[in-house]
Amino acid sequence: MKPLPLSFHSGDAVKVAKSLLGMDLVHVVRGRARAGRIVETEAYVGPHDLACHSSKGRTQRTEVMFGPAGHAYLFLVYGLHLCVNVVVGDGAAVLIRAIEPREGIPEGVRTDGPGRLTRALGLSLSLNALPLNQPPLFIARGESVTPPHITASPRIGVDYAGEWAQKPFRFHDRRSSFVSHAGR
DNA sequence: TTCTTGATCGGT
DNA sequence: CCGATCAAGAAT
Repeated sequence: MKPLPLSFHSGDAVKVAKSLLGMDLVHVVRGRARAGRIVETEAYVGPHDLACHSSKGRTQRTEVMFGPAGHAYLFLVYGLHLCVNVVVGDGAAVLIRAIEPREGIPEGVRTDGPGRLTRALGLSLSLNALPLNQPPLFIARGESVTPPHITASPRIGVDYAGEWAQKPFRFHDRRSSFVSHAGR
């Protein structure tokens, strides 16, 4: 399970969002890996994207989104749920919305949904801004040989973003049954 | 300093 | 449909 180089995550957010499908997200806790295959992502394309947090400008929270590609951007929504993103660069990032359990996740624990997968992997806000090319948190090429069948649709929960809410920036592997419920 | 608002989820 | 629950940003 070898981490992808940081350069894998740089470039166009839509492209990175698609290419992350099929990759493994890995969290190492006390020497044990918890991992899942990424099956659903959303692209937040930059400061001009009104659904993107960086559209509020550079703040303490969004600073990491303007940093180098391949770093983690984690934030708390609704005071309850953590979301993980891969920074693409220039204020853009890719939200990971669902994974298929691969290793170290107990049977029956749900991983379909941004808040559920972060809980299943045991992520915390302290992982914010860490590079995703080494433990404790990294992304590796998935072992699956079969490529994902990619379907695009509008992003979820961003109705406030006007016309940006309609853009087909959500991507999922339609072969997977672990895609988040909203909009399957 | 206080006020408002969520890139959600689980239970009615 | 509704309420939980809290960090960050905006307003004061």
